[in-house]
Amino acid sequence: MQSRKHTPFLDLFQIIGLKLKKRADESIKELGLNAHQGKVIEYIYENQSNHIIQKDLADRFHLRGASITSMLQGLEQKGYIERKIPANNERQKNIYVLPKGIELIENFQDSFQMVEEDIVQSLTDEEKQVLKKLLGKINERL
Amino acid sequence: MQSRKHTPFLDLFQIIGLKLKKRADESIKELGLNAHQGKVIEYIYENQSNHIIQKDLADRFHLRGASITSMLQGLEQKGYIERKIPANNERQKNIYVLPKGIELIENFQDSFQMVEEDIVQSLTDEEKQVLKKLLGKINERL
DNA sequence: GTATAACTATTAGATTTCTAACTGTCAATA
DNA sequence: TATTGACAGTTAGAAATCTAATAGTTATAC
Repeated sequence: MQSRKHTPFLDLFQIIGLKLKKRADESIKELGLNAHQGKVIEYIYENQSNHIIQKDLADRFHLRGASITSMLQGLEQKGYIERKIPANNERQKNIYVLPKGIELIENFQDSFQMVEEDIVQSLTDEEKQVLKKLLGKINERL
Repeated sequence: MQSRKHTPFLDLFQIIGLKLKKRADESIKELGLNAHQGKVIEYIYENQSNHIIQKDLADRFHLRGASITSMLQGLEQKGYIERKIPANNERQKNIYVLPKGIELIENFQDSFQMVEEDIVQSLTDEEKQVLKKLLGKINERL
């Protein structure tokens, strides 16, 4: 079976992804949410002026609509966000971060920053530039 | 809030990881398992001569022992693997791939190969070398 | 040699995500 | 304008992972 074990990129992305998820989850665990929820609420905050809807989040984070529903119900119950049906389309729900959520974001951004630095700690500035370019290219085409 | 949105590497790895998971899952869905299970059974096959135990898998794939127990119970029930308590240590269980599992591996390796090629389709050979080196370095230190 | 600690795996129950089926709303077309 | 299809979100139930507690085995220390 000569073809075995020829997916080094798939394997590396899988393992690095798992390590990062573990580390990022750990870093904001004390706030009562996981890294994914943190990234979603951060994204909502940055884009709420564009009146994003749940489907936008599903597309951006590669989750199913049902998963977004479930996650946002949780964040809403905890008082971090609110969902409002816009006047012009009753199918949709626009999502906004509440003050309690903004406070939360400020609390975990430093944690994410530390994970970010862990990732590239062993790279030179030039290597960082190259890597960012290559990852960007891969992400675009994938 | 000038510090916002300064985790490009964390974000890129998260998004690329989600895209790859989705694509790899899709590619072997018809075989009745997900990409993660596929990678685990592949790893068992490559390392069974070293008499690996469940804890080795937990370490390699960054999963909890309980998750490995659950996954292997499923693979065992489907007849893909077997678990044997070694004579010298009754706490442990060595894991081996059964013929039905080997057949399975051969079936999904081509699928994984196609995902692998999707990842680097837009890169030159030189860029692939550079990327592999950088990812390897990150993975080592993380 | 016995008591204690460390190790390996399992179970129970919670959380998160998924698929499939569904409701309600809007758009297209005939 | 009435019907049909597309769209956005929700629900119910399944699957995978997690944490915490537990059982049994082996290693360590006194």
